[in-house]
Amino acid sequence: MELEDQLAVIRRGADEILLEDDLVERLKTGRPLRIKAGFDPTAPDLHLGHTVLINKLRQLQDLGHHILFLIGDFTGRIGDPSGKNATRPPLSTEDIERNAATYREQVFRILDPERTEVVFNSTWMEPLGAAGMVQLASRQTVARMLERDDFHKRYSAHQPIAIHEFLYPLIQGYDSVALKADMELGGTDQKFNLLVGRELQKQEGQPPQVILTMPILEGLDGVQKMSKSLNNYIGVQDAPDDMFGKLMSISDELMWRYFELLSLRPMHDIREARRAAEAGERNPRDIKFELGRELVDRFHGPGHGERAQARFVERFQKQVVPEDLPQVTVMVPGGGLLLPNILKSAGLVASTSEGRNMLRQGAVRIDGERTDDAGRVLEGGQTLVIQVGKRRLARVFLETSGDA
RNA sequence: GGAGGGAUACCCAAGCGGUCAACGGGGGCAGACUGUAAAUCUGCUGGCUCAGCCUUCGGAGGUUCGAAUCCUCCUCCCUCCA
Repeated sequence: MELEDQLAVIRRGADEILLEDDLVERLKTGRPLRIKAGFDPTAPDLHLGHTVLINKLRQLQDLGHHILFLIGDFTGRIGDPSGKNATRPPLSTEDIERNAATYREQVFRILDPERTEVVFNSTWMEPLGAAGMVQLASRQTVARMLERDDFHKRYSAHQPIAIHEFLYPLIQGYDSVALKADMELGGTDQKFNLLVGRELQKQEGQPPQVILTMPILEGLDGVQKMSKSLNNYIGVQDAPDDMFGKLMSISDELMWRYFELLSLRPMHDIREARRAAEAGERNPRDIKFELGRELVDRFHGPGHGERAQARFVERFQKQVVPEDLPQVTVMVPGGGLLLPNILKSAGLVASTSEGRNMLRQGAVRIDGERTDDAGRVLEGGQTLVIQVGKRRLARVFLETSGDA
Protein backbone atom coordinates (compact mmCIF):
# COMPACT_ATOMS: atom_id res chain seq x y z
CA MET A 1 0.00 0.00 0.00
CA GLU A 2 1.20 3.49 -0.77
CA LEU A 3 2.61 5.50 2.09
CA GLU A 4 -0.05 8.17 1.78
CA ASP A 5 -2.83 5.58 1.86
CA GLN A 6 -1.35 3.98 4.95
CA LEU A 7 -1.15 7.35 6.61
CA ALA A 8 -4.75 8.09 5.75
CA VAL A 9 -5.88 4.90 7.45
CA ILE A 10 -3.76 5.63 10.49
CA ARG A 11 -4.97 9.21 10.77
CA ARG A 12 -8.62 8.32 10.45
CA GLY A 13 -10.43 9.26 13.65
CA ALA A 14 -7.17 9.90 15.46
CA ASP A 15 -7.00 12.77 17.85
CA GLU A 16 -3.29 13.37 17.56
CA ILE A 17 -0.15 11.77 16.14
CA LEU A 18 3.22 12.68 17.67
CA LEU A 19 5.46 12.96 15.79
CA GLU A 20 4.02 12.29 12.42
CA ASP A 21 7.43 12.77 10.81
CA ASP A 22 8.79 9.94 12.92
CA LEU A 23 5.91 7.79 11.80
CA VAL A 24 6.62 8.51 8.15
CA GLU A 25 10.27 7.62 8.63
CA ARG A 26 9.42 4.28 10.13
CA LEU A 27 6.77 3.43 7.63
CA LYS A 28 9.32 4.05 4.89
CA THR A 29 11.48 1.23 6.23
CA GLY A 30 8.71 -1.13 5.23
CA ARG A 31 9.15 -3.36 8.25
CA PRO A 32 6.18 -4.22 10.47
CA LEU A 33 6.04 -1.72 13.32
CA ARG A 34 5.75 -2.87 16.91
CA ILE A 35 2.57 -1.26 18.11
CA LYS A 36 1.74 -1.24 21.77
CA ALA A 37 -1.48 -0.58 23.60
CA GLY A 38 -1.88 -1.12 27.33
CA PHE A 39 -4.98 -2.30 29.10
CA ASP A 40 -5.91 -2.24 32.70
CA PRO A 41 -6.78 -5.70 34.04
CA THR A 42 -9.43 -4.27 36.35
CA ALA A 43 -12.15 -4.00 33.73
CA PRO A 44 -12.52 -7.21 31.77
CA ASP A 45 -15.86 -6.19 30.31
CA LEU A 46 -15.09 -4.19 27.24
CA HIS A 47 -17.53 -1.59 26.11
CA LEU A 48 -17.80 0.33 22.89
CA GLY A 49 -15.55 3.05 24.29
CA HIS A 50 -12.66 0.60 24.37
CA THR A 51 -13.36 -0.54 20.86
CA VAL A 52 -12.50 2.86 19.44
CA LEU A 53 -8.88 2.10 20.21
CA ILE A 54 -9.10 -1.58 19.35
CA ASN A 55 -10.60 -0.79 15.98
CA LYS A 56 -7.59 1.36 15.30
CA LEU A 57 -5.32 -1.52 16.30
CA ARG A 58 -7.18 -3.72 13.87
CA GLN A 59 -6.65 -1.21 11.09
CA LEU A 60 -2.93 -1.11 11.86
CA GLN A 61 -2.86 -4.86 11.98
CA ASP A 62 -4.46 -5.00 8.56
CA LEU A 63 -1.64 -2.78 7.34
CA GLY A 64 0.72 -5.55 8.39
CA HIS A 65 1.97 -4.22 11.70
CA HIS A 66 2.64 -6.20 14.83
CA ILE A 67 0.27 -5.61 17.73
CA LEU A 68 1.48 -5.87 21.32
CA PHE A 69 -1.56 -6.16 23.51
CA LEU A 70 -0.22 -5.30 26.93
CA ILE A 71 -2.06 -6.25 30.07
CA GLY A 72 -0.91 -4.18 33.02
CA ASP A 73 -0.97 -7.01 35.50
CA PHE A 74 1.93 -5.66 37.55
CA THR A 75 0.21 -2.39 38.22
CA GLY A 76 -3.12 -4.11 38.67
CA ARG A 77 -1.75 -6.21 41.47
CA ILE A 78 -0.77 -3.10 43.37
CA GLY A 79 -3.94 -1.17 42.73
CA ASP A 80 -4.10 1.58 40.20
CA PRO A 81 -5.73 4.88 41.01
CA SER A 82 -4.34 6.75 38.01
CA GLY A 83 -6.82 9.06 36.37
CA LYS A 84 -9.36 8.31 39.01
CA ASN A 85 -10.45 10.20 42.02
CA ALA A 86 -10.97 7.10 44.06
CA THR A 87 -8.29 4.53 44.56
CA ARG A 88 -8.87 1.07 43.21
CA PRO A 89 -8.39 -2.02 45.28
CA PRO A 90 -5.47 -4.28 44.41
CA LEU A 91 -6.30 -7.36 42.40
CA SER A 92 -5.30 -10.88 43.19
CA THR A 93 -3.35 -12.98 40.71
CA GLU A 94 -6.44 -15.08 40.13
CA ASP A 95 -8.52 -12.01 39.37
CA ILE A 96 -5.99 -10.85 36.84
CA GLU A 97 -5.75 -14.21 35.13
CA ARG A 98 -9.48 -14.45 34.85
CA ASN A 99 -9.72 -10.91 33.54
CA ALA A 100 -6.97 -11.50 31.02
CA ALA A 101 -8.80 -14.52 29.66
CA THR A 102 -11.93 -12.46 29.30
CA TYR A 103 -9.94 -9.79 27.53
CA ARG A 104 -8.65 -12.24 24.97
CA GLU A 105 -12.08 -13.57 24.29
CA GLN A 106 -13.57 -10.13 23.74
CA VAL A 107 -10.69 -8.45 21.98
CA PHE A 108 -10.37 -11.21 19.43
CA ARG A 109 -13.80 -10.40 18.14
CA ILE A 110 -12.02 -7.43 16.63
CA LEU A 111 -8.34 -8.32 16.42
CA ASP A 112 -6.82 -11.23 14.56
CA PRO A 113 -5.37 -13.54 17.24
CA GLU A 114 -2.76 -14.81 14.80
CA ARG A 115 -1.16 -11.42 14.56
CA THR A 116 -1.61 -10.23 18.12
CA GLU A 117 0.92 -10.77 20.86
CA VAL A 118 -0.52 -10.60 24.35
CA VAL A 119 2.09 -9.50 26.88
CA PHE A 120 2.09 -8.89 30.62
CA ASN A 121 4.21 -6.18 32.18
CA SER A 122 4.95 -8.23 35.28
CA THR A 123 7.30 -10.17 32.97
CA TRP A 124 9.86 -7.38 33.16
CA MET A 125 8.62 -5.39 36.13
CA GLU A 126 8.99 -8.22 38.64
CA PRO A 127 12.69 -8.78 37.86
CA LEU A 128 13.34 -5.05 38.03
CA GLY A 129 13.03 -5.16 41.82
CA ALA A 130 12.87 -2.37 44.33
CA ALA A 131 16.29 -0.98 43.48
CA GLY A 132 15.45 -0.88 39.83
CA MET A 133 12.20 0.82 40.56
CA VAL A 134 13.89 3.52 42.60
CA GLN A 135 16.41 4.07 39.82
CA LEU A 136 13.56 4.38 37.37
CA ALA A 137 11.94 6.92 39.67
CA SER A 138 15.12 9.00 39.63
CA ARG A 139 14.64 9.70 35.95
CA GLN A 140 11.76 12.07 36.37
CA THR A 141 11.14 15.04 38.58
CA VAL A 142 8.15 15.81 40.75
CA ALA A 143 7.65 19.07 38.89
CA ARG A 144 7.45 17.18 35.63
CA MET A 145 4.92 14.79 37.07
CA LEU A 146 2.79 17.64 38.28
CA GLU A 147 2.50 18.80 34.71
CA ARG A 148 0.13 15.97 34.04
CA ASP A 149 -3.28 17.51 33.88
CA ASP A 150 -4.85 15.06 36.27
CA PHE A 151 -2.14 15.54 38.93
CA HIS A 152 -2.07 19.26 38.40
CA LYS A 153 -5.78 19.57 39.04
CA ARG A 154 -5.76 17.36 42.06
CA TYR A 155 -2.74 19.10 43.52
CA SER A 156 -4.29 22.52 43.01
CA ALA A 157 -7.56 21.37 44.49
CA HIS A 158 -5.77 19.91 47.52
CA GLN A 159 -6.87 16.42 46.57
CA PRO A 160 -4.56 13.65 47.69
CA ILE A 161 -2.00 12.20 45.31
CA ALA A 162 -0.29 9.08 46.54
CA ILE A 163 3.42 8.75 45.83
CA HIS A 164 2.96 5.52 43.94
CA GLU A 165 0.71 7.28 41.46
CA PHE A 166 3.83 8.99 40.18
CA LEU A 167 5.31 5.59 39.48
CA TYR A 168 2.63 4.45 37.11
CA PRO A 169 3.54 6.72 34.22
CA LEU A 170 7.12 5.57 34.70
CA ILE A 171 6.14 1.94 34.64
CA GLN A 172 4.02 2.45 31.57
CA GLY A 173 6.92 4.24 29.91
CA TYR A 174 9.30 1.49 30.91
CA ASP A 175 6.94 -0.99 29.28
CA SER A 176 7.66 0.75 26.00
CA VAL A 177 11.39 0.41 26.61
CA ALA A 178 11.04 -3.29 27.41
CA LEU A 179 8.93 -3.90 24.34
CA LYS A 180 10.97 -1.65 22.02
CA ALA A 181 7.70 -0.16 20.88
CA ASP A 182 7.61 1.82 17.64
CA MET A 183 4.25 3.24 18.44
CA GLU A 184 1.85 3.37 21.34
CA LEU A 185 -1.87 3.97 21.20
CA GLY A 186 -3.93 5.40 23.97
CA GLY A 187 -6.84 7.64 24.78
CA THR A 188 -6.28 11.38 24.79
CA ASP A 189 -6.17 11.23 28.58
CA GLN A 190 -3.10 9.02 28.22
CA LYS A 191 -1.02 11.58 26.38
CA PHE A 192 1.21 12.41 29.30
CA ASN A 193 1.97 8.79 30.08
CA LEU A 194 2.66 8.07 26.43
CA LEU A 195 5.12 10.94 26.32
CA VAL A 196 6.97 9.56 29.33
CA GLY A 197 7.53 6.44 27.25
CA ARG A 198 9.25 8.54 24.59
CA GLU A 199 11.52 10.14 27.15
CA LEU A 200 12.55 6.87 28.76
CA GLN A 201 13.23 5.33 25.39
CA LYS A 202 15.47 8.23 24.45
CA GLN A 203 17.35 7.81 27.70
CA GLU A 204 17.83 4.15 26.81
CA GLY A 205 19.12 5.06 23.38
CA GLN A 206 16.02 3.77 21.63
CA PRO A 207 14.23 5.77 18.98
CA PRO A 208 11.22 7.26 20.78
CA GLN A 209 7.85 5.73 20.03
CA VAL A 210 5.27 7.46 17.93
CA ILE A 211 2.20 8.38 19.90
CA LEU A 212 -1.28 8.05 18.55
CA THR A 213 -4.17 9.19 20.70
CA MET A 214 -7.77 8.34 20.05
CA PRO A 215 -10.65 10.41 21.37
CA ILE A 216 -12.54 9.23 24.43
CA LEU A 217 -16.00 8.09 23.50
CA GLU A 218 -18.88 9.73 25.29
CA GLY A 219 -21.32 7.45 27.07
CA LEU A 220 -25.05 7.18 26.52
CA ASP A 221 -25.60 10.49 28.28
CA GLY A 222 -23.51 12.19 25.62
CA VAL A 223 -21.52 14.13 28.19
CA GLN A 224 -19.35 11.96 30.36
CA LYS A 225 -16.97 9.41 29.00
CA MET A 226 -18.37 5.96 28.51
CA SER A 227 -17.59 3.88 31.55
CA LYS A 228 -18.97 1.00 33.43
CA SER A 229 -18.91 2.79 36.74
CA LEU A 230 -21.01 5.62 35.36
CA ASN A 231 -23.38 3.05 33.94
CA ASN A 232 -23.60 4.84 30.62
CA TYR A 233 -21.99 2.14 28.53
CA ILE A 234 -22.78 -0.40 25.88
CA GLY A 235 -20.88 -3.60 26.56
CA VAL A 236 -19.59 -5.63 23.65
CA GLN A 237 -21.18 -8.59 25.37
CA ASP A 238 -24.54 -6.91 25.81
CA ALA A 239 -27.34 -8.98 24.34
CA PRO A 240 -28.32 -7.92 20.81
CA ASP A 241 -31.59 -6.40 21.96
CA ASP A 242 -29.93 -4.45 24.75
CA MET A 243 -27.22 -3.20 22.48
CA PHE A 244 -29.71 -2.13 19.88
CA GLY A 245 -32.02 -0.54 22.43
CA LYS A 246 -29.25 1.42 24.07
CA LEU A 247 -28.08 2.71 20.73
CA MET A 248 -31.60 3.85 19.93
CA SER A 249 -31.81 5.85 23.14
CA ILE A 250 -28.87 8.13 22.35
CA SER A 251 -29.47 11.64 21.16
CA ASP A 252 -29.22 12.42 17.46
CA GLU A 253 -26.19 14.58 18.08
CA LEU A 254 -24.41 11.74 19.81
CA MET A 255 -25.36 9.41 17.00
CA TRP A 256 -23.06 11.27 14.61
CA ARG A 257 -20.24 10.96 17.05
CA TYR A 258 -20.82 7.23 17.33
CA PHE A 259 -20.88 6.93 13.57
CA GLU A 260 -17.58 8.70 13.37
CA LEU A 261 -15.82 6.61 15.99
CA LEU A 262 -17.56 3.25 15.91
CA SER A 263 -18.84 2.72 12.42
CA LEU A 264 -16.60 1.31 9.76
CA ARG A 265 -18.56 3.00 7.02
CA PRO A 266 -16.65 5.56 5.01
CA MET A 267 -16.84 9.08 6.31
CA HIS A 268 -18.30 10.50 3.12
CA ASP A 269 -21.17 8.05 3.53
CA ILE A 270 -21.80 9.28 7.04
CA ARG A 271 -21.59 12.92 6.05
CA GLU A 272 -24.19 12.30 3.37
CA ALA A 273 -26.55 10.66 5.89
CA ARG A 274 -26.16 13.60 8.20
CA ARG A 275 -26.86 16.06 5.44
CA ALA A 276 -29.99 14.15 4.46
CA ALA A 277 -31.22 14.07 8.05
CA GLU A 278 -30.60 17.73 8.60
CA ALA A 279 -32.30 18.58 5.32
CA GLY A 280 -35.34 16.65 6.49
CA GLU A 281 -34.99 14.11 3.71
CA ARG A 282 -34.51 11.20 6.07
CA ASN A 283 -35.79 10.41 9.55
CA PRO A 284 -32.79 10.36 11.91
CA ARG A 285 -34.34 7.35 13.56
CA ASP A 286 -33.87 5.27 10.43
CA ILE A 287 -30.23 6.27 10.24
CA LYS A 288 -29.88 5.28 13.87
CA PHE A 289 -31.34 1.91 12.94
CA GLU A 290 -28.47 1.48 10.50
CA LEU A 291 -25.94 2.19 13.22
CA GLY A 292 -27.65 -0.30 15.51
CA ARG A 293 -27.64 -3.01 12.87
CA GLU A 294 -23.99 -2.48 12.00
CA LEU A 295 -22.78 -2.71 15.58
CA VAL A 296 -24.99 -5.60 16.63
CA ASP A 297 -23.80 -7.51 13.57
CA ARG A 298 -20.20 -6.83 14.41
CA PHE A 299 -20.40 -8.24 17.91
CA HIS A 300 -23.01 -10.92 17.47
CA GLY A 301 -22.66 -11.95 13.86
CA PRO A 302 -24.39 -11.08 10.60
CA GLY A 303 -28.17 -11.08 10.76
CA HIS A 304 -28.44 -10.37 14.46
CA GLY A 305 -28.76 -6.64 13.85
CA GLU A 306 -31.69 -7.16 11.53
CA ARG A 307 -33.44 -9.37 14.06
CA ALA A 308 -32.77 -7.00 16.94
CA GLN A 309 -34.28 -4.18 14.94
CA ALA A 310 -37.36 -6.26 14.12
CA ARG A 311 -37.91 -7.04 17.78
CA PHE A 312 -37.35 -3.44 18.69
CA VAL A 313 -40.02 -2.28 16.27
CA GLU A 314 -42.43 -4.95 17.52
CA ARG A 315 -42.00 -4.10 21.10
CA PHE A 316 -41.69 -0.35 21.19
CA GLN A 317 -43.38 0.88 18.04
CA LYS A 318 -46.14 -1.71 17.87
CA GLN A 319 -46.26 -2.27 21.63
CA VAL A 320 -46.38 -6.02 21.18
CA VAL A 321 -45.51 -7.99 24.27
CA PRO A 322 -42.68 -10.27 23.22
CA GLU A 323 -43.01 -14.03 23.48
CA ASP A 324 -39.66 -14.70 25.10
CA LEU A 325 -40.32 -12.87 28.34
CA PRO A 326 -38.34 -13.70 31.44
CA GLN A 327 -40.36 -16.25 33.40
CA VAL A 328 -40.59 -15.81 37.11
CA THR A 329 -42.31 -17.85 39.74
CA VAL A 330 -43.53 -16.16 42.89
CA MET A 331 -44.70 -18.11 45.90
CA VAL A 332 -48.01 -16.82 47.20
CA PRO A 333 -49.42 -17.81 50.58
CA GLY A 334 -53.00 -19.05 50.83
CA GLY A 335 -54.41 -15.65 51.68
CA GLY A 336 -52.86 -14.07 48.60
CA LEU A 337 -50.01 -11.56 48.36
CA LEU A 338 -49.92 -7.77 48.14
CA LEU A 339 -49.06 -6.44 44.73
CA PRO A 340 -45.95 -4.48 45.86
CA ASN A 341 -44.59 -7.70 47.33
CA ILE A 342 -45.27 -9.56 44.13
CA LEU A 343 -43.36 -6.92 42.17
CA LYS A 344 -40.47 -7.26 44.54
CA SER A 345 -40.45 -11.06 44.56
CA ALA A 346 -40.59 -11.09 40.78
CA GLY A 347 -37.48 -8.92 40.74
CA LEU A 348 -39.24 -6.10 38.93
CA VAL A 349 -38.55 -3.60 41.70
CA ALA A 350 -35.88 -3.45 44.37
CA SER A 351 -38.21 -3.06 47.34
CA THR A 352 -41.85 -2.96 48.22
CA SER A 353 -41.47 0.77 48.79
CA GLU A 354 -40.31 1.21 45.23
CA GLY A 355 -43.16 -1.02 44.12
CA ARG A 356 -45.62 1.28 45.83
CA ASN A 357 -44.02 4.30 44.23
CA MET A 358 -44.21 2.72 40.81
CA LEU A 359 -47.86 1.87 41.35
CA ARG A 360 -48.65 5.37 42.51
CA GLN A 361 -46.99 6.76 39.40
CA GLY A 362 -48.95 4.60 37.04
CA ALA A 363 -45.95 2.65 35.87
CA VAL A 364 -47.38 -0.81 36.48
CA ARG A 365 -49.43 -2.84 34.03
CA ILE A 366 -50.84 -6.30 34.60
CA ASP A 367 -51.77 -8.11 31.40
CA GLY A 368 -51.72 -4.71 29.75
CA GLU A 369 -54.06 -3.09 32.27
CA ARG A 370 -52.68 -0.16 34.17
CA THR A 371 -53.02 -0.57 37.93
CA ASP A 372 -52.31 1.82 40.76
CA ASP A 373 -53.80 -0.10 43.66
CA ALA A 374 -51.02 -0.82 46.13
CA GLY A 375 -53.46 -2.61 48.40
CA ARG A 376 -54.45 -5.13 45.77
CA VAL A 377 -54.00 -8.73 46.79
CA LEU A 378 -53.43 -11.42 44.17
CA GLU A 379 -54.21 -15.07 44.67
CA GLY A 380 -51.95 -17.92 43.66
CA GLY A 381 -52.58 -20.17 40.70
CA GLN A 382 -52.47 -17.65 37.88
CA THR A 383 -49.96 -16.43 35.34
CA LEU A 384 -49.74 -12.74 34.59
CA VAL A 385 -47.65 -10.53 32.38
CA ILE A 386 -46.48 -7.77 34.65
CA GLN A 387 -44.79 -4.67 33.35
CA VAL A 388 -43.06 -1.93 35.33
CA GLY A 389 -42.23 1.02 33.16
CA LYS A 390 -41.35 0.41 29.55
CA ARG A 391 -38.40 -1.85 29.97
CA ARG A 392 -39.02 -4.10 32.93
CA LEU A 393 -41.46 -6.87 32.29
CA ALA A 394 -41.88 -10.52 33.08
CA ARG A 395 -44.31 -13.38 32.85
CA VAL A 396 -45.06 -14.10 36.48
CA PHE A 397 -46.46 -17.37 37.69
CA LEU A 398 -48.09 -17.07 41.07
CA GLU A 399 -47.77 -20.39 42.81
CA THR A 400 -49.72 -21.12 45.96
CA SER A 401 -47.36 -22.15 48.71
CA GLY A 402 -48.09 -24.82 51.26
CA ASP A 403 -48.48 -22.70 54.34
CA ALA A 404 -51.64 -20.68 54.55
C1' G B 1 5.83 16.91 66.02
C1' G B 2 2.35 21.49 66.71
C1' A B 3 -2.20 24.38 65.42
C1' G B 4 -6.73 24.54 62.92
C1' G B 5 -10.68 22.62 59.59
C1' G B 6 -13.61 18.51 57.94
C1' A B 7 -16.29 13.38 57.50
C1' U B 8 -24.37 13.86 56.19
C1' A B 9 -28.33 9.38 51.69
C1' C B 10 -25.53 7.17 44.58
C1' C B 11 -22.53 12.22 44.04
C1' C B 12 -22.23 17.43 45.56
C1' A B 13 -24.23 19.97 49.59
C1' A B 14 -27.58 22.30 53.69
C1' G B 15 -28.66 21.34 58.74
C1' C B 16 -25.83 22.91 64.47
C1' G B 17 -30.94 19.91 70.76
C1' G B 18 -37.17 18.50 69.29
C1' U B 19 -41.44 20.72 63.79
C1' C B 20 -35.42 15.69 60.29
C1' A B 21 -36.10 9.98 56.76
C1' A B 22 -33.08 15.01 56.90
C1' C B 23 -33.54 21.90 52.35
C1' G B 24 -31.28 22.41 47.45
C1' G B 25 -28.64 20.68 43.01
C1' G B 26 -26.82 16.51 40.05
C1' G B 27 -27.70 11.57 38.80
C1' G B 28 -31.27 7.60 38.58
C1' C B 29 -36.33 5.76 38.01
C1' A B 30 -41.43 6.70 36.50
C1' G B 31 -45.54 9.56 33.98
C1' A B 32 -46.81 13.13 29.80
C1' C B 33 -44.84 14.32 24.95
C1' U B 34 -42.02 11.30 21.16
C1' G B 35 -38.53 8.32 17.09
C1' U B 36 -37.97 3.45 23.91
C1' A B 37 -35.23 9.53 20.88
C1' A B 38 -32.96 14.18 22.72
C1' A B 39 -34.97 18.63 24.93
C1' U B 40 -39.08 20.04 28.11
C1' C B 41 -42.85 19.52 32.06
C1' U B 42 -44.52 16.54 36.46
C1' G B 43 -43.74 12.95 40.28
C1' C B 44 -40.71 9.47 43.04
C1' U B 45 -35.81 8.48 44.89
C1' G B 46 -33.80 4.14 53.19
C1' G B 47 -36.83 -0.14 54.57
C1' C B 48 -41.47 -2.42 56.16
C1' U B 49 -47.08 -5.71 57.71
C1' C B 50 -46.96 2.04 54.61
C1' A B 51 -52.62 7.64 57.19
C1' G B 52 -48.34 3.94 61.11
C1' C B 53 -43.76 1.68 62.36
C1' C B 54 -38.39 0.47 62.03
C1' U B 55 -33.12 1.56 60.83
C1' U B 56 -29.90 5.84 58.98
C1' C B 57 -26.10 11.46 59.23
C1' G B 58 -17.32 8.29 59.66
C1' G B 59 -16.89 4.38 64.26
C1' A B 60 -17.61 3.39 69.65
C1' G B 61 -19.38 5.21 74.13
C1' G B 62 -21.84 9.27 77.09
C1' U B 63 -25.19 13.69 78.49
C1' U B 64 -30.59 14.52 77.73
C1' C B 65 -37.52 13.21 78.29
C1' G B 66 -35.32 13.74 73.27
C1' A B 67 -29.08 14.13 69.32
C1' A B 68 -27.20 14.50 62.45
C1' U B 69 -26.94 18.53 66.00
C1' C B 70 -23.71 18.72 72.87
C1' C B 71 -19.35 15.78 75.46
C1' U B 72 -15.30 11.79 75.38
C1' C B 73 -12.29 8.43 72.76
C1' C B 74 -11.04 6.24 67.97
C1' U B 75 -10.43 6.10 62.43
C1' C B 76 -9.70 8.71 57.92
C1' C B 77 -9.03 13.35 54.98
C1' C B 78 -7.50 18.56 54.21
C1' U B 79 -4.80 23.22 55.38
C1' C B 80 -0.92 25.97 57.78
C1' C B 81 3.59 25.78 60.81
C1' A B 82 7.99 22.61 61.95
